[in-house]
Amino acid sequence: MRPTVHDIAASAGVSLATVDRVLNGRPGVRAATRARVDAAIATLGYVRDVAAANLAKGRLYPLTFILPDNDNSFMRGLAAEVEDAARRSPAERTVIRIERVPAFDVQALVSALDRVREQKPAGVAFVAVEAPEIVAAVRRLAGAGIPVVTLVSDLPGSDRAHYAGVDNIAAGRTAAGLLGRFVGPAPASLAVLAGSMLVRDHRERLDGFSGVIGAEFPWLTILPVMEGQDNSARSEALVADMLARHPGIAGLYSLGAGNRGLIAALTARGGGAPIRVVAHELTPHVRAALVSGLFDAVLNQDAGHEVRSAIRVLKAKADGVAPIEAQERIRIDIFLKDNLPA
Amino acid sequence: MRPTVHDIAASAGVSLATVDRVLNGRPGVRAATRARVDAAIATLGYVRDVAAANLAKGRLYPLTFILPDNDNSFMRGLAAEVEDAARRSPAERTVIRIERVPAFDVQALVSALDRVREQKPAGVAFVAVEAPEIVAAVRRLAGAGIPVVTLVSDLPGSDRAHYAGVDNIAAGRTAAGLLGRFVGPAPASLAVLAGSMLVRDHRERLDGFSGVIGAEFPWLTILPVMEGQDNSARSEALVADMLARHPGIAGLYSLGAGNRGLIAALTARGGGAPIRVVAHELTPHVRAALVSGLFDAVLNQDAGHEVRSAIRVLKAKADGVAPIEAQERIRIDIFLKDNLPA
DNA sequence: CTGTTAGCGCATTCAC
DNA sequence: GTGAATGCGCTAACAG
Repeated sequence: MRPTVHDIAASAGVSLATVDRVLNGRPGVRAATRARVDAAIATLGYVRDVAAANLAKGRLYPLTFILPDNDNSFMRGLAAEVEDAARRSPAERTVIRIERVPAFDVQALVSALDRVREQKPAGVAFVAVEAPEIVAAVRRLAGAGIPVVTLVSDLPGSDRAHYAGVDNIAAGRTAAGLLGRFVGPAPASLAVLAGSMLVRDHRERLDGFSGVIGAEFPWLTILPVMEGQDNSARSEALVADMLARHPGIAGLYSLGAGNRGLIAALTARGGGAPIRVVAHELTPHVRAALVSGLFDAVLNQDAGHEVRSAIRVLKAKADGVAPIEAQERIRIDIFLKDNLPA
Repeated sequence: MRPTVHDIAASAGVSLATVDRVLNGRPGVRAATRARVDAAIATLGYVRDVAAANLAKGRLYPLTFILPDNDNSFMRGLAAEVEDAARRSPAERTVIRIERVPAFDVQALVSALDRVREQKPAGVAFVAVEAPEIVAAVRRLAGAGIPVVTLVSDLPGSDRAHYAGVDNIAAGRTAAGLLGRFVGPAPASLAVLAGSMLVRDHRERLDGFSGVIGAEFPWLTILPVMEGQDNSARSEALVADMLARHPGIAGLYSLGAGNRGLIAALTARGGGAPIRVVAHELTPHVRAALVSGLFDAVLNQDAGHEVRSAIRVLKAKADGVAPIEAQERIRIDIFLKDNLPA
C-alpha cells in the first residue's frame, strides 16, 4: 500500500495539518519540525495522490484558447478539436474557453491576451503571430503566473512555456528530401507556392526546403516563390501562369494553404511531363488530390494532438509538474495515398 | 457547479445508495425508482467524477505486459517503455507487471497467458504470435472478463479488445509508394529482405508492398524475397549474394530486423548504380545509415506511443468506457534524414 | 428493495 | 507553531 499523509504524520510524530504545510511549502512550521517531516517523506517514499488533492481542493483548470477566425480547413479543424476537448472537460477538470480574434491582427491579439489575463485562467494557448507587442503581452501573462503555450505557430524568444506544433524547418527539409528524390537525377526546376513570407511557419518551411535542395540536389533549381496569400483564386492564377512560362517544372512544393487553387491549375494543365507535388495539411481537397495521384505526398500536423498536448502541458505547468517530454513532441505526419488514415 | 450524487438523490427523492446502485447498474432497485433516478440524472446533466470514484474504490489497475525476450533493439526499446510506464504507475493508479517469454514460442506464450489469467489483472497486453492455441488462450482471458490488447503484432479473429500497433499492410504499401517514386520510371528490379514469412507483420508488409508495386509501378520487378530470420550475419550473406547476382537492383525494402547485416553488405559493395533503401524501425544503426545516406527512408512505430496507448485502452476497458479513438490510432512514422527526432 | 454511515487521500478551516 | 475536525464526490458495508 502506498504511504499516505497519515503515515508520514505518524512517522514524524506530527499532525496532518503540519504535514500538509510542509508538503505545500506553506509557512508556520519550525525548521526542525519541517526537517522531521521531510525525512519521513523521504524514507517512506511518499508520493502525493494528485487526484485526491484535486478532489479536496475542488480544483478546476480554467484554460483559454485564443484562435484566429480564419476559415480555412485547417483552422476550422483546430477549432473543432478544441471544442471536442471542451466536451471532455468535466472528466479532465478543465473549463475551456475559446476566444476568437481576427487573423494576423497584432493589435487584436494583444488586447485578447490582455483581456484573457484579467480572467486569471490557469493557462492560455494561442496561435502566435510574430511581433514584439505579442512577446510583451506574453511576458505580462507569464509575469502574472499564467503559463502560455503557443499552438501551431511559435513565438521564439518569448516567455511561452511550451510550443505545441511541428518543427517547420524540419518539415521544409523533409519536403525537399522527398521531392528531390521524386523528381530524379536530371536537371529541372521546382516551383514553390507559399501563403505569405510574413508568417514564420512559411518562412521556416521555405528555409528548410531551400537548404536541402541546395545542398543535396544541386541540379535542381528553385523558381521564385509564389505568394498566394493562402487564397485559392490567387494561388490558381499564380500557378497557372508559372506553369505556362516554365515548361521544365518537375516538382512543386505547396507549403501553405490555398491548395484548392493549386489543384485547379494542375488539373487544367492536363498533359505534359509529370509534376511531382508535395503539399501541407491533409484537408479534404488535398486528400482527394493525393488519392487521384495529382499530389504525391502530404505533410500534416495533427490538430487533435496539438490541442490535447497543449492541455496536458498547461495542466502540468499549473500543477508545477513536468510533462512527459516524448509524448508532447508533435510529429510531422507524412501521408502518401498508401497510408491515408481511415 | 457540477451536479453531484447528492443533487440527484435529492432531486429523485432517494438516498445516495440507490443513486449509486443505478449509476453502477447494480441490482436491487425497482424499475420505477430506477426510472426516477435516470430522469434526474438526465435533467441535471450529471456526469460522474471518475477521480472521486476511483478514490473511493481505492481502485488500482493491475496490468500485465507479456513481452518476448528477444534482444533486438526494437524489443529492448519496447521493454524500456513499459518500465518507464511502470515508473509512472503511482500517478496513474496502475500496477504494471512484466512477464518475459521466449520469442516465437507458442506453448510458452500460452502458458504465460494462462498463468497471468490466474493473477486476475485488470488487463493484459502482449505481443501476439499467430496460432490457434493463442487465440484460445485469449478467449479464456476474455471469458474471465480480462480485456486483452495486442501489442505490435495483432491477432485477428481473436477476442482481443484492441490492437496497439501499426497497420502493416499500409506500411508495406507506403514503402512501395516511396521506393517506386525514388527509383524512377525506368525498368529495374527491387530486392526485399524480410525476417520470416511466418510472422504476420512481415507477411502483411510484403503483401502491401507487392500490391502497390504491381499496380502502380509495373515496370519494376520484385526479386525473390530473402528471409534473414532477423539475423544480421544471415542477412548480410543473403544480401551480398543477391547484389552480386543482380546488378540491375535499383531499390531494396528491408521489412524486418537484421539491418546491421544489410548495412554491412551495402557498405562492402562500394560503387555501382545507387540503390534506394527503405527500412523499418529507427534503431541506432538504422539511424546512422539514414544520416550517412545509405538508407533513404525509414518507417517506424513509436514503441512509447504503443505502450501508453495500450495502458489507456486497458484502463478504459476496465472502466467500461470508450477510449478516444483518434488518439489511439498508432501512426506509421516516416523518417528521412531531414526529420529525425532529436 | 432502500437508507445510513463511514471512509478513500488530501486540503482547509478553526481552535489551542 | 501546531493539531482536531470537517468535507470534496463517490463507494461499500451494514441495517432495516
